[in-house]
Amino acid sequence: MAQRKFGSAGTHAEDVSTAPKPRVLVVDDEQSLAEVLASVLRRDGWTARTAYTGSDAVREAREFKPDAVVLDMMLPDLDGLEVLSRIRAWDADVSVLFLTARESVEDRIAGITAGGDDYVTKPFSLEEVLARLRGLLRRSGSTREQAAASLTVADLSMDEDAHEVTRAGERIELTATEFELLRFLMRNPRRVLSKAQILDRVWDYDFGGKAHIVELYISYLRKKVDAGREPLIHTVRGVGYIMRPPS
Amino acid sequence: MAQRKFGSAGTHAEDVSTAPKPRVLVVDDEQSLAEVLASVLRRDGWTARTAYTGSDAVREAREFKPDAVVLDMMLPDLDGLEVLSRIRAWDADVSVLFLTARESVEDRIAGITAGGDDYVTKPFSLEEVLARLRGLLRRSGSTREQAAASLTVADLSMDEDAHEVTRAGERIELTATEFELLRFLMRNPRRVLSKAQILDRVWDYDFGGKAHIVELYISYLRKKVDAGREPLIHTVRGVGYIMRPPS
DNA sequence: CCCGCGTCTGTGAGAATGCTCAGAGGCATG
DNA sequence: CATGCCTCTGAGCATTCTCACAGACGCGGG
Repeated sequence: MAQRKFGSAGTHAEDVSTAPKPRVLVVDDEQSLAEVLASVLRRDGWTARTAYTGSDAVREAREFKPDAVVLDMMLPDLDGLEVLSRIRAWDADVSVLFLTARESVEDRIAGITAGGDDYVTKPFSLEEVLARLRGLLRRSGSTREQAAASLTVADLSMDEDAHEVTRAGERIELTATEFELLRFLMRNPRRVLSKAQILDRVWDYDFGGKAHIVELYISYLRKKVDAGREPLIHTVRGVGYIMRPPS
Repeated sequence: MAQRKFGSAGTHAEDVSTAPKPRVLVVDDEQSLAEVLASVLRRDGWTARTAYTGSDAVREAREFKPDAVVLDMMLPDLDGLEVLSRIRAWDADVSVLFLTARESVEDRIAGITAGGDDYVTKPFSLEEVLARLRGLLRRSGSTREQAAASLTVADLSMDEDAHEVTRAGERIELTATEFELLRFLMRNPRRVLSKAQILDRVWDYDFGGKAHIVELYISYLRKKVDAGREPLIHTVRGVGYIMRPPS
């Protein structure tokens, strides 16, 4: 089998061999959330550290020298923007992904994305954070690997930057949720993903619903992606779903 | 019975010599269950300890420094999640396998497996717990030694991640129970397994049925795995079954 | 060579699991 | 403010799986 960009069996680091693992600092006062994020990021190929307060974050950033920072706007001691400016005083090149409450003033955020940074609103899905962070690094880093944001399984391919999916050259229109689900499947080909795993990654972390929703969206995806073609999405009864090219 | 090494026949702990045995802490208020689990885990190559309460678990974890924790969600004193967060505060990298009642799955599991942790619902089969735990360790452990999840006996091979079985390159479709039975056989090749042993490992621990069910599933497996080929599954009359490559 | 016990397998009922439809509510857009 | 798309819930249906029963088969001992 040809080597794939986004490695088989869950290895996501684009260029493990050539470049060192990118470093990310996760800052959130809700410790469990920070740890979960860090843990997921490590599994995605990052070197991750956590901080629970603004001042810790500044200190940690100075020592750890991260390539990117995931930064909660609402911190007990310092404001997120304040933390950012202090970090930037030392390292102007660091990329930042803000975490904000949905109701929070989005006008303050407005100027941020212009600077190249990005944000997601709480509650978010982990896939969302991963995707945004990868996007940030891809854009800002000296990595000019612009073409890297492309996933392929058989004749199905996804351009993450353009948010575009094609099968056999033909364009497929997907809703936001469908797109995220498909991305998660495509990033973990040839590997069974349980409904719980999918739910945890693709849906917001405080989603209260049941795993039934996964079946529903798998059904939507099949209608659009596998319609009348060789199926790529397979059910493993009692276990989960798997994306696998035809053998 | 002859003295056996830990990873007795088939336990693919190839690196027993190089790496130290992984450490696991088993936490369940049902003492007999905790001890059975620990005992089975030890035979599978782990160093295992037990705790029967949440506070004991936290204390034990701090001292024992396990690589993984098997953690009942329902404990007399502390909640499973509470125990986890206290352990994580001390060691953020520990892997956790939750044990939960089937009814409580839907509402509380969301967010749990997100960090890479996993869960099984009670009642479970011991093989299920072993497999999940090995999976956790494989993933979280030394970066990504992903290729390890493959079992082979003669021309029969099983990819545990993809939940896929092939014989001579040809795919074989198995149900969940058939798959677990075959995995148990393949992990213990060249070794007779009694029906009682198989029942204890592959079926849920509170399964009330008779050993006859094992014969039935061996029969299913033979039809799919050995059909018209050199048989790998052999009956040892009056003793049990054995998986053995043709000599 | 025959008998008895252990093993194998066909049949079918009930349960579990997964798929899809229809519709309500929400959010964004014009 | 109205419209339309998206998300999610609930229910019904179809399929598949699990397991019990019971009779057939065959091995090994006498």
